[in-house]
Amino acid sequence: MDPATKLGCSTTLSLDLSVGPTSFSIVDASASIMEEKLNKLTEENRRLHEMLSTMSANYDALHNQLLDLMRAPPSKRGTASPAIERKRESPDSDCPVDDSSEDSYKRFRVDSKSIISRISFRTDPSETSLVVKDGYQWRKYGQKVTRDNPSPRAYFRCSYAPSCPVKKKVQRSVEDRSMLVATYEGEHNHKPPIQGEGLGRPNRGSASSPSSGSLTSFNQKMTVDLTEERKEANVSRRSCEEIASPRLHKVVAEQMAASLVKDPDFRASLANAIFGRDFLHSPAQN
DNA sequence: CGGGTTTGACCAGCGC
DNA sequence: GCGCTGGTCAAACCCG
Ligand SMILES: [Zn+2]
Repeated sequence: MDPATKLGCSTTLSLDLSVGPTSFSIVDASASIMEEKLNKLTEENRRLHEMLSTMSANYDALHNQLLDLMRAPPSKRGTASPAIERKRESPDSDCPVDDSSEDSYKRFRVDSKSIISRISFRTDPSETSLVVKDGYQWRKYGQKVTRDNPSPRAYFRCSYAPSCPVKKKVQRSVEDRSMLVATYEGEHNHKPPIQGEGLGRPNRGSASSPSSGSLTSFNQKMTVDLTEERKEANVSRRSCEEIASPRLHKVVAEQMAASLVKDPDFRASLANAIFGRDFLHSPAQN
């Protein structure tokens, strides 16, 4: 694939050179700009590579955790499996074998309480326990210490009024202090307030701005990806791995989105890359 | 002064 | 009924 890339690059260069003879200075400036862009893109590529490495490590850790959880017998959930908690479950369904297979599922609470997704971030042990900037604005409303985990658990709620009932709990991992486990409940019904909108010119008069639209669609797609998860605890262990793959994909996507949103340089580069050339060419025409 | 964080109090399940 | 524990409330406090 390297030759192909080189070929494409050289083709582009030759194309630019062909335009050269008409006005040399413009080509020179264009080449300089292009080189600068190339440098920026290279830097960005390196950063993305680093992010990918981090995400890969995170994925590996999650996968290990998942395998461990699947191996652990569901009956004992003492200190062996501190990370998982099935959240509230129907209180009587813990021992269905006890009284035959009676139809005592009357109090089967509607399992569509909310979508619960648990993702884990890798952050520094210093700037954690603060508002985790994942693209949304959160308001902390509580903090408790749990018994199994010495580190406290923070309770957050979406800053948007009761219109958005999304909540999340953030707690460090038991042993790895650099891991934050965030449990999201619900789904946002509004656009993420991308704070620090330092983009040079979001849009002027146009119906849709390129950068904003792109980011929005990306986030929405990411949100839609985690539809409703009502997988009960009775899931077979064999199929557990199967359903794990798409979910972990979602995890990776969310982490990538969070990382990208957190990085202001990336937004600047993205904006520059998306309509930077357009900006450069528009005034020339006018 | 408005909004967010802190932090102790309060409450609801749940096991014994 | 009682104590434990997770989840929430809200008053106090902090900060721009
Ligand atoms: Zn929200």
